[in-house]
Amino acid sequence: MGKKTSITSIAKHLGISTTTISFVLNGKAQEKRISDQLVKKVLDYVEEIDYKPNALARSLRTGKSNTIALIVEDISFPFFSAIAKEIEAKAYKSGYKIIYSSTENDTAKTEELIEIYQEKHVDGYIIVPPTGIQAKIVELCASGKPVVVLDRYLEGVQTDYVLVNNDESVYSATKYLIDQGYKNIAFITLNSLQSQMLDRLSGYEKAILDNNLTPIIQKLTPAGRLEREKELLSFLEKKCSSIEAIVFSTNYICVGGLKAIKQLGLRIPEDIAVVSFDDYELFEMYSPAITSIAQPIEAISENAINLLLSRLGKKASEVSQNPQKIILSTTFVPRDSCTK
Amino acid sequence: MGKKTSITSIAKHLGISTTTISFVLNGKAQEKRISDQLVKKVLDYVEEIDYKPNALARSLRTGKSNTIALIVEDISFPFFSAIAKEIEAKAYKSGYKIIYSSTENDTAKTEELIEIYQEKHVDGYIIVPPTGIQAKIVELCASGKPVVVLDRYLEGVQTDYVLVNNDESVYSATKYLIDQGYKNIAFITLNSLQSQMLDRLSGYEKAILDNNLTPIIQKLTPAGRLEREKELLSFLEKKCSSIEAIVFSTNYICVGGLKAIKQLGLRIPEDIAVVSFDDYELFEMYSPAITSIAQPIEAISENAINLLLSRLGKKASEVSQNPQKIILSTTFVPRDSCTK
DNA sequence: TGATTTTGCTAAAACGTTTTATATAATTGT
DNA sequence: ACAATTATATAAAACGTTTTAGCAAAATCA
Repeated sequence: MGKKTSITSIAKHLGISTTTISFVLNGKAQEKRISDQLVKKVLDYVEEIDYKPNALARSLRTGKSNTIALIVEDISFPFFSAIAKEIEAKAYKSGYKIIYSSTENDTAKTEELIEIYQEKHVDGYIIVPPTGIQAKIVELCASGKPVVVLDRYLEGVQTDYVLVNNDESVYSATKYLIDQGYKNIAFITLNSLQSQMLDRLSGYEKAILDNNLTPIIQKLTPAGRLEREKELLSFLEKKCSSIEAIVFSTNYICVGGLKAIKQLGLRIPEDIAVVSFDDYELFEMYSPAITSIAQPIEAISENAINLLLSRLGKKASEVSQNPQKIILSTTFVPRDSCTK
Repeated sequence: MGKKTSITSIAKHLGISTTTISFVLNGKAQEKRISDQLVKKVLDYVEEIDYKPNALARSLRTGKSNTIALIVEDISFPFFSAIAKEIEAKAYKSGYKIIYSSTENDTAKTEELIEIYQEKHVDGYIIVPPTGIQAKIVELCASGKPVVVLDRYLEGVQTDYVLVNNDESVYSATKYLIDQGYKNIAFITLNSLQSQMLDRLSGYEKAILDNNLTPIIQKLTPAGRLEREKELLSFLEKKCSSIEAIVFSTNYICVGGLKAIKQLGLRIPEDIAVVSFDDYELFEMYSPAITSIAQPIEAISENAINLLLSRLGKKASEVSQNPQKIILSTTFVPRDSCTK
């Protein structure tokens, strides 16, 4: 009751050295030739007093914290929370804990977060980066800790990536609409420089131009849901008569679009067809069900954590060697929202 | 480049003691009467080499890790990820980081998680407990770290709670259906001993009995979404002719129910009315929109983290004093799924 | 038997901080 | 001018591990 249990107090009580205890507890008894009886003595006592080593002290000494930082845009977005769950589960099995935060695409906040994680000597990073964070990430990579970037590509940052083929996905979804006979197809996205958004846009543009159609592009203000929904409503109000179909660059914009469409009394797909990037349970259940481009959440998570874990096993010098760029395929999920 | 920067290397370089540097860096220069020029010298150099203190060493010495453990049922559930976001944001402002995990209602896994967090010397806990974890939580509380329990009540565990008035909420929602003229009202829940589920059930039962109606209760297998949906379908198939309305004990069961209702070709609310506990974006957008009992996510999160932060400021002896039981009210959100 | 190797264990340094107790110099009071 | 106080800075212990280097006893070898 008096003194806290520690390897030192155990050593004192058993009349042996801390070294021995440490060896036993770390499974090095064999290797270090600790006699079986002493091993038993230690293990029995440790069991008896229910001793738990102090992970902080261990981390300080070893330089490993067994913690991975997960930095996403917003943990409350289904896409990210689903990834968070998968990653946590896999990390847990390898003895790693996850410490997370939401950037809300705020670069300054993200930089600060990274600094805090560095101070905590986190072993590795899985990051969904906001724009403008390149320099900080380069610096982070240089620190020797493995970094896996998710969802977005950062020009000039040499590290592991797990991405999806955004442009191709949107190209073929747009092509699908064209093949269905739609001609006036709009693309609604965020006014953002994030690579995944640009790629989706460019996929749309290519498909439109390849088929001699006219692009109709609307870029919404990124911050503020209410503001976005207002913009959406006024855009649709003005353009709905001339637009036959819409491709939304992400699911939450699509949700706003659906609200606007309902409010304006438009019918899907008769008045307007709809496709969304990033699937969502809502889309499956909606009437009519909304066609979408589903991201392989499990594969993304699995690749990210596997990549990180494999780097974690390596020497610091090999951590940044041969960076991988894994590009996964999406799944087009045709539903009722765009059948002529 | 050679040696890592540490307070010691700085001390050596500046020809002063580590004590001084520590005082300066911790804002104790005034209190400890470090001369202004020396303070400047330290700060300038620290800035120059961009020194970051080692949080592990600090935590080891101080016993504070500035980390809070968030243990929820499943971080990918919208309810929990929304809470996670709020909690993280507030904790961040107070200098705390969040380390999370999903229990999946697995008691053994949860016990193990708690042990790992104890080893990491986490400063406090916010827990959504699975059943059977009482003893472990009592033990955890006894360790002197503050513990806030969320969403569920644990008999015999003296600690802070943040809950909602489950029984009253379901009572009045059921009463609402009765007032609308519905008589054969079913309650579909999980076969679970979790307090929030039991309370919701008892709210339903009270309302039914108070109005001289006959309870119709269906308990589904907790684990396995597919299995649950199959059970739901077969239940509805058998009973749909005799049931006029259903109250679902939680949103994901309701989603399963909606699928089954659709599959059976039943109309809402004409053939069957629906109310769900726990609101969901899908419910607002569904056709018809689904009436629900919305939990005050922000208030839950805020109360939980505030409670924890206030305890964190206190001495270990006061941590468990005067435990709070905060019971928040839900909001009934009437929509089109139950208007006769 | 004496030299060598193997076995079994440990002393002590190191990880990078914070904090207590204390030393010295400068200032003030009388 | 001497004591008492205040200002400034530091030495050293402590937090609880891991790990390197090494010691003594026992076993093996020649």
